[in-house]
Amino acid sequence: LVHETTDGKTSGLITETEAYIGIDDPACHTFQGRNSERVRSMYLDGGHAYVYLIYGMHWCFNVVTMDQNSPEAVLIRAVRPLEGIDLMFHRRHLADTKNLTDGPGKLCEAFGINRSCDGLDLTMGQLYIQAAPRYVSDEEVEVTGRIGITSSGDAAHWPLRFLLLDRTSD
DNA sequence: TTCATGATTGAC
DNA sequence: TCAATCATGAAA
Repeated sequence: LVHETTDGKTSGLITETEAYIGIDDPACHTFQGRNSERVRSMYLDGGHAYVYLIYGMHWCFNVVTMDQNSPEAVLIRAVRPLEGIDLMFHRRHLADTKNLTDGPGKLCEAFGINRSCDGLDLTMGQLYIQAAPRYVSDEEVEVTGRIGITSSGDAAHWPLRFLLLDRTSD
């Protein structure tokens, strides 16, 4: 994940994601075809950003994945900081290298992602995602239920959270 | 128009 | 364990 702003460039390796699979997913904002102002960008083609405010104070960054008829997205839940770490510290008001980008709200603050990024085309601009630095096998990815889903029945246990297992290398 | 709540975080 | 804080969605 890369974000280039006037303040500088921040980048990081995406290490945790969750899938939200559209109108049949009770935990998805577009469940049953809901189409409010908030989810407008989820109805864009794949490759656009869906950024929304949660709990009145934290931004969450998603990548829209399908097409205008299938409002689905992937939530970026955590990254491993690579470039612009000083800038991340500054934005997060932290001095400690811990907890910099290990949460969906935290990484948005560290990367300067907010409402102005909602609906952006990730394929041609200052906010984009590059290919992984190397191939990642299935054995390196842990799959679990999604975090923080409390009012969507068994959808909380659907295997839609993906974590890159820790490695001391890269 | 009113009201409860959430794809979270950080402080006790 | 609990408050911060506001757009959304459902109820009225």
